[in-house]
Amino acid sequence: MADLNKLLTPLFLNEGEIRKIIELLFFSYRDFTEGPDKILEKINFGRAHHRVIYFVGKQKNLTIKELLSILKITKQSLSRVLNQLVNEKYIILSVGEDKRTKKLILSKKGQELEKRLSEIQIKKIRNVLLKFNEIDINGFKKILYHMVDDKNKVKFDEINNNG
Amino acid sequence: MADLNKLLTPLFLNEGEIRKIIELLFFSYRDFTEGPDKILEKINFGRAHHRVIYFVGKQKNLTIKELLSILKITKQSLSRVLNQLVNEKYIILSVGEDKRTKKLILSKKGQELEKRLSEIQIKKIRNVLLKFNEIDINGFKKILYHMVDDKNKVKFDEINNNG
DNA sequence: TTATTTAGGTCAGCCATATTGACTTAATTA
DNA sequence: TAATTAAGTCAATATGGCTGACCTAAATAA
Repeated sequence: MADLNKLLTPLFLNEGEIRKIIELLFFSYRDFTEGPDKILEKINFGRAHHRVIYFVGKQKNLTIKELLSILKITKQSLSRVLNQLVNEKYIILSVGEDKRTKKLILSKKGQELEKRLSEIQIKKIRNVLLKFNEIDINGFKKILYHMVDDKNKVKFDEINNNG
Repeated sequence: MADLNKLLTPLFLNEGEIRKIIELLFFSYRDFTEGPDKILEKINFGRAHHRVIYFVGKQKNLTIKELLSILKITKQSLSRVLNQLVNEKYIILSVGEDKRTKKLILSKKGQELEKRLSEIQIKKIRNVLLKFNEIDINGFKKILYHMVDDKNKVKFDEINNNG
């Protein structure tokens, strides 16, 4: 059984090769978040704050509900992080047209922090991609997209106006 | 300045495209860890336990020191997780040739859990890769590898005998 | 041979990020 | 008017990290 499976599996799909990908995902994700994490630590913030700042910066006038649906955490979890960001004036709240909702936008201070954090990751990715041709990059992007669950592909398309 | 930069940046390297990759990394990594996390929760373990089980399973007779150098956490952090795994007989400790060191191996129980957890991730990746050709897959693997910091590339090569 | 370094262990306390459950208020919609 | 929705809050709990201090035993260097 095991041997038959090995015979039928193309080399690039065998367990050993896939385990390498598992490890690369672990190592690369850890290295990917390291830069912003260090900056955040200095101002007593964490990765959760970066996520909030990132998506609020991306989508102006995001509501709490929409933000929760992207982050997929409970509102109690979001609450602490968001309150800190609002109290320290990185994020400004205003009432939406539907007066039950609130709109979130980055202040100037928030935009500056967002830029500082994301720039590290953008540069890191750009430096990597510069070493490769468009064929490789397309393979990377396509496969990464398909690694996302269907429900979250929809969410990704939504926030990138690919819907 | 900004305009000049945009003119000089190929379309696939512009900020918007790179931000999509940032988001895909976030979404895909979250979905990637979700399956094992659910199983681990039932037995009161977490992702940290999976990591330990994974690397102990990968590298027979791993020492504590080597494990720490892969995980890059403090020994105090590892301690709780590892003690639980040893107490509940997923991992067996033995004294190394250098009697200061300890060798870690998975018990049968540990191997079974490791398989159950990793199989989810392996299947997920295999199902994705099956939709793509070798050119795309190579692009994906190469770029993922380059996303890892140099020091950790060495670590990756070490544990995969590419050194 | 003694001194130092290394591998591993442990105690205590702290912080960040997440969870569940219960409950409230105000606004909108059926 | 009743039900639903968006947002907020209080409390308790779990996980996974961290720092600092300190210990033992074994190996290695001076």
